[in-house]
Amino acid sequence: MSLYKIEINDFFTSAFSVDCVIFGYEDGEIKALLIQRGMEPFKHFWAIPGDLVYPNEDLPDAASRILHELTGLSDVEMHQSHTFGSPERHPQGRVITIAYFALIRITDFEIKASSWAEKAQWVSLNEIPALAFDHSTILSSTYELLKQKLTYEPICFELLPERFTLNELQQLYEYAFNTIMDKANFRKKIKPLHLTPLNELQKNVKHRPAKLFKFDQSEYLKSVQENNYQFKM
Amino acid sequence: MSLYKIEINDFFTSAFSVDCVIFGYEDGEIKALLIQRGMEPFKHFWAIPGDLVYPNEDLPDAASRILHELTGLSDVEMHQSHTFGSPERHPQGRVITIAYFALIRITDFEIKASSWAEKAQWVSLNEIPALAFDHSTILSSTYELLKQKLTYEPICFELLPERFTLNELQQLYEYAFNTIMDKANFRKKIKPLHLTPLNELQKNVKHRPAKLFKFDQSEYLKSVQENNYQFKM
DNA sequence: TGACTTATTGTAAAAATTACTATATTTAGT
DNA sequence: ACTAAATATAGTAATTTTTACAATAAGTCA
Repeated sequence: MSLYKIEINDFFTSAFSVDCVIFGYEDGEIKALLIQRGMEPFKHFWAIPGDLVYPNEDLPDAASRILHELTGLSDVEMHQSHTFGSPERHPQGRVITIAYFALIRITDFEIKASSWAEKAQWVSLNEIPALAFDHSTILSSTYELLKQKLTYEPICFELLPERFTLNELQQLYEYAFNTIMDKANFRKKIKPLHLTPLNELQKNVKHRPAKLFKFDQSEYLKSVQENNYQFKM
Repeated sequence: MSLYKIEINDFFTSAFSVDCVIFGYEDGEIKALLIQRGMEPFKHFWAIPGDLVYPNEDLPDAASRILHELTGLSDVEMHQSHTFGSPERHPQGRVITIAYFALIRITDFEIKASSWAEKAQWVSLNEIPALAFDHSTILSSTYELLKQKLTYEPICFELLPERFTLNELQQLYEYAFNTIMDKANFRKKIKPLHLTPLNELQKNVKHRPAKLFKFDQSEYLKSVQENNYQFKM
């Protein structure tokens, strides 16, 4: 990989990276997995995990690689966000970065150490510190994109546990759209998703437990096909 | 700019380009401005206009430059589309391309010759030939994005002549969404846009001429602010 | 068991959308 | 100048969707 070395040494001229915004949902809040950089530039700054793209690596593969290094997760769908390419965005040269985002279940894995990260940590979107490079912009515009997608694609289930209550689902939307919704009307709205009710109830709550549901992706895709259905929140 | 030369000569390793999908509207059809390539690779193939990005050039500026070279137009808003970076997409090396699109009024300018284009021509989206590189994919996914944007942003006016009839506006939507709409109901739907009626009628039609309207962008933005209004087609 | 809390279901009012009708205005032909 | 044809424009009623609110059911905890 000597050609690759040329790109990152002192006289590199241009390179491209991917930055991977990893969203999770915990304690009623959407969070992003941030890392603390272990090297210059912006050493010790918090940042979105990212890396240069290998010479023969496809872009979504690079994003998946970063996710895998931090979380051990594979086979997670990567959504392309925007591309950022201002000539001044990287102090050491011209680096264009393609942002991706992934939605994952926080409880499904352990955060791993990584070569380029001193630390990695979930941070609530309300508490994001100053970030390295233009990562604040990348994060906020990617979150806007996520919110947009939530309105016309049922991707919220990638954030929730596999089995969830209808209230948990509603609370996720309420958080993202910063609104409160009527419980009864919300349930009417998600009727067409045909959520599968399970023979199982919520545990450890000090009131009547709610029924658990799961989302059947293949069932959903079938109804999209057959009924020419378009999800809309 | 010797560093730039290195990138495009025989042993270049990676580079980035922008491809600029230029949409226009004519004879009731949306068209794309395509060029016929004047050099290898894919010499003589039809393609989306594009070019490598200069070392100190921002991405939207590169897209604007391409638009300007072909049309002479400046100050046209550039919308970022997706980024395409498969390692195999360019036969001579690794070239990642960021797609942009612009909406313009076909009648507003003359197509100019250009250094990298033998020919340039408007092509109806129904009649797109095989294109160079992965440009067929770029064009179709960018058109999907345009259609998406048409549903929640009033950008159709960038395609129509400055003064237009309500029927022309409706026909543009009908074409893009491949539906037919009720004339009376369509007019109710666009009421919140506060289109400005002009003291001027359609010319050269052999029936009662329709009134011409124009779209007042600043008026629209004001009502977005004040009434927390969200356009929705 | 009974008080309490939340889940779940139902119903009526309000708003938005849709389908359809009626009228007005201009062109073109006699 | 008058009439027929074509289309612009406006209005109205039926339908559907959304919203607000109320009622009932089913668990927990003391």
